[in-house]
Amino acid sequence: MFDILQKDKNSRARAGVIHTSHGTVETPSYAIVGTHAEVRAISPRELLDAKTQLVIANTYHLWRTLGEKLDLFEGLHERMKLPDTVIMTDSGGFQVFSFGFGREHGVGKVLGGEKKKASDNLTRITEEGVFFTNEEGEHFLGPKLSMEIQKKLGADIIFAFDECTSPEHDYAYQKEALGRTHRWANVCLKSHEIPFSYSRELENGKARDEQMLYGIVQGGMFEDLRKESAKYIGALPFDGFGIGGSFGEKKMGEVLGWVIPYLPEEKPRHLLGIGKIEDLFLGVENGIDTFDCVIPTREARHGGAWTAKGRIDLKKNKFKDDGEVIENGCGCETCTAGITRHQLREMYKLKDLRAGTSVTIHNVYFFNTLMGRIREAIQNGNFLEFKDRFLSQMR
RNA sequence: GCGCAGGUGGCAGAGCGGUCAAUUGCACGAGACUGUAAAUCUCGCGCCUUCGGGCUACGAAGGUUCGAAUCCUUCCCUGCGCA
Repeated sequence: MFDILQKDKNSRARAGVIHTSHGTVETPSYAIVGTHAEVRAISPRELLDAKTQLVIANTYHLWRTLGEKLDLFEGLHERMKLPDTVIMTDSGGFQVFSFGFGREHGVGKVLGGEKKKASDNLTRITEEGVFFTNEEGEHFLGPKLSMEIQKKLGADIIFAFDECTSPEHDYAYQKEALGRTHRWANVCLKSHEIPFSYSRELENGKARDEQMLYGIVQGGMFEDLRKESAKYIGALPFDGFGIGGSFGEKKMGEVLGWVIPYLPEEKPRHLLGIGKIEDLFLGVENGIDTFDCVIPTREARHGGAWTAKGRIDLKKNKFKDDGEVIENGCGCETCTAGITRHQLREMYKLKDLRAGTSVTIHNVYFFNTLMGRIREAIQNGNFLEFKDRFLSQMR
């Protein structure tokens, strides 16, 4: 269930609350990524101390890892030791891209970065779903199975299985893939209505926990396809909506502008896989309620720490004698403990995993706190001023 | 003192007549990272360059050869063994 508390007068931004069986999320909010049912490098305690309200795990990876054990899975809240935290699962639709055309085209979902070397496409996409190839052979994941797995995983918010496309796909392909994603959306909805058959819960005689199902809008960077998709998906009885697929670095705002007006105002909207600071402001301004992105956690392990002035790379020589904490005045455990930049640099150099832990704690806190300030600004009616002020202080 | 094994770019360690400014790893430096095959990956790493190339280099000095890090001689140094 989603309540909107405040709408911004000068933009599409809104502040709200998502209620689930395992707690609430204040929106706008940032989902911290815990692909394999754990947020890398930090403990559940540290995750919560860093003000996390929302976490996202991954259907494809858990399915591959758990295998047979999926039927005995205790549920994500128990597994992740987060009984009162809202958890999402991505459907596996992103892996269609990351194992498929993402490799073949050597690109990420946001066009504009560095291109990698092209490699083998490990997917084969059919009308019913997708064949993924790995060392063990070929395995099939489609909308129906994704829904079944997500029910067993037991997240509060689950996503329809979609085909995430590459930013390099042309119009014809995007259109073709969009048709599939739309047909799969219906399969997902239908599957979601079927009574939950998770044996453990039936034995206990408990009603299954509510799962909100989000549909996903695709369409690449093409205006008519994006609008068509938003119209189509937006009209289906989903509990919320994800906006997925490929973006141009400079086109994200434009794409959101095409899509959002067709999505029901009263339902929550999630921007899939997006999470740089500028993108968060852009998303919120255009009416996005939740985000998820690996940036805070992945970059922390690679040396990147976020501050109000932007990202700093703690591995760099210039921090060799820097006795400051990552960010002065920051309330995260790492900064309040007084761990300095040069100490962190030293830890990275020594491959001491505590560097990644310390900086993950900081980054997660940073992004969660930023979302808190955005919510506050919306509530106070000065979101756009806050946005301008915040972005102008970044280098 | 004798015998043996060695001395290669910041380090370790390949190469053993031309395709060697020299494999590789580490260290170092720069850059990536947006629904996590990522605690990962890419690039650079003698000096100079108009990016074609030029110069100085494999302990030192001589020599053989069209050509030497690679072969020979002497010297210096290191490790191990024997005295």
